[in-house]
Amino acid sequence: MRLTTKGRYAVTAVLDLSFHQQAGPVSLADISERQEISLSYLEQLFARLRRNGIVVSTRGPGGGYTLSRPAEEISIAEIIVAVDESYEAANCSETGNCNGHNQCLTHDLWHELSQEIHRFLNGISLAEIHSSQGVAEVAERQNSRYRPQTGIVAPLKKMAVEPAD
Amino acid sequence: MRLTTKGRYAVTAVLDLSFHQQAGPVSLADISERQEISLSYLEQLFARLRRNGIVVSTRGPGGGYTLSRPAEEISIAEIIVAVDESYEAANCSETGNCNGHNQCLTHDLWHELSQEIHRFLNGISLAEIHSSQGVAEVAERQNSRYRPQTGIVAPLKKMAVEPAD
DNA sequence: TCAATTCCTAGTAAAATGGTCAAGTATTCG
DNA sequence: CGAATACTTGACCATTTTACTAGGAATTGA
Repeated sequence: MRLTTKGRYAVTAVLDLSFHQQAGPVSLADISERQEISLSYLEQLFARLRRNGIVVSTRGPGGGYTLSRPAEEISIAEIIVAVDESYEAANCSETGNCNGHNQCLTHDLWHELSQEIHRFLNGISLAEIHSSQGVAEVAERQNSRYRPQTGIVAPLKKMAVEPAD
Repeated sequence: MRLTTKGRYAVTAVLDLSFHQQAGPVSLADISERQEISLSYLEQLFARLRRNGIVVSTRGPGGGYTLSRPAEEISIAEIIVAVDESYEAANCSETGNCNGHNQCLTHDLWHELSQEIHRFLNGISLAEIHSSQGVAEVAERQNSRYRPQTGIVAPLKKMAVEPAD
């Protein structure tokens, strides 16, 4: 599992979608304007999100995208993985310099780590972020074009992790 | 916090170092050969690792690198951050498209997430990986040039995370 | 039919990644 | 001292990824 800006864009966009879909499908043009992500980039991202069953599309006028499931059932991990595609098996074990002999000290480590992070992000649903205090404030700001208060945000609640001491 | 192959390379290299330093400083040439990472790329990585106080260098014949501290006190997060450098503040809040008005829905989310992952990786020390069953096996294989068993590895112990349900 | 919208393909500039090359500087063994 | 070893620095490069542009096709509501 990689963590890059691409996944971040995707999460932003889907989160925006989850905030606005109650009034029907949300067009990418709207998301593009609100989040300042280029339309065509959104098209790329949403093509993958659609192929991965995270969103469904409605064509024609008034069309757009809708979450395929309730926000409670969509995790951050899912979104990031959908948008990244490839890579998972590409780095080791099959291709590359690690196929069959003494290589790749951290192969297993990385795999475990990757899974752990995946598990972590899988435990956070869109709905949880949606209901997070700070995000809601920002979202409202984006609706009503207010000036921001510089206040910092309440941390997400469900994200507590027991650090190994 | 980003997770890319660069950080992975760095962790691999430092882990290799931790396995071999008891006989004195380890040269990058050795690590390069064992881990099949190009010498010059290692030089880049170790320059940053040194600047960040993770390793110390010894010059002259028989020189090389050594961990600056016991492996118990070096976390995976530290290594990855050292090698990544930049980025932390670069994406939002100061530069970019998010400076002062209604932008960046996931800014706070990402920050929290990032910190959470950081906290997680910070809870895993080199020493823990060192003593992890599977990694030790692979390391031994790399020393003695055995053929690998395809067996999968015991998961790291301290990495348990309470998934938000 | 018309316009809104998704869908698809192709291309592309800029950045990041992963790595090479070359010319150093320090250190220390002999 | 001299040479070998090893780190240091900086320029450079190929490839991939990122983020975006352009253009058009398909679909559908009004």
